[in-house]
Amino acid sequence: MLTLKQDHSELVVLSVLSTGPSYGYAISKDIANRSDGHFKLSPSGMYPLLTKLEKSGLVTTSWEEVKAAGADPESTGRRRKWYTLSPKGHKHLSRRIEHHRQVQSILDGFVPQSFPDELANG
Amino acid sequence: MLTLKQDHSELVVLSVLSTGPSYGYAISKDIANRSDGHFKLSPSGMYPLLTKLEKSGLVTTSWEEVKAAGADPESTGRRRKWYTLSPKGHKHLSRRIEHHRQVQSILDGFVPQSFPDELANG
DNA sequence: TTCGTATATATCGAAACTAGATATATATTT
DNA sequence: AAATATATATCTAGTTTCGATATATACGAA
Repeated sequence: MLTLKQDHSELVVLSVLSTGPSYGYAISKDIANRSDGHFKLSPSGMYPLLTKLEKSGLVTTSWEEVKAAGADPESTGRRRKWYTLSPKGHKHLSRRIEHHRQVQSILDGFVPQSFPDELANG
Repeated sequence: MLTLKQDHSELVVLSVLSTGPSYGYAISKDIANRSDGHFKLSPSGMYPLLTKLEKSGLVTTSWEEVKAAGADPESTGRRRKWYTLSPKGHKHLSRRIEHHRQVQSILDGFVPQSFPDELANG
């Protein structure tokens, strides 16, 4: 299991939202599924991040009442908070991707391409 | 200027040390130069990191007294602390590179390859 | 000879981040 | 009826971050 740092979490969440609106639980499942279980974003990582994105205007939100088919009409039902990437968020993601690629590229200049571990044994 | 996160700092510092022993100041200059000034690792990032690497046995250290040519023989001279990648550090770096590549690869599955910012304008 | 810059290592502290645990509540499946 | 899945959210202790600060020597230029 590869735990995501916040920087990467934000990049991944924004990327997921760039394909369409979603909500916390679905995003976390999406991340787990699309990474074959390698990436995980727990509730304590997800919700503060989504709140931060909302506060900074990168996403807009709306509540959906998810009522079961045979549910008591008086019941509150389950609430689902949808997150939609705003135009500002779109631009932000664009810059973030560019930044990400640049870091990657420079990093590749330092990390040895081939690194024989065998040298260390003996 | 792209500030390095600790995770990346460690990867870069270990990578630099994999080409031969060095010391704090030289490593920080190396990082700045080899990244065309894009990466920077400040003293407050560098020394705690090096101390951590030393404590965990990934590097070994030795002090060098750098005395000036015409310096007072009684003077302490400038001290330089050399860091050498240990066999354990070599193995650690090897695993870290592998991990880095894996994260990169999974991340690429989320981040849109092409992301036209123009869509956001209008 | 003195002044500014470069070399060199190191800590401090406030703020931000991390991650497991916990809390709450509804829906579905067995 | 119980277990599991869906769904959002906070708490808290520990860790990380990063600019600012501290200390001292060496070198080059004026």
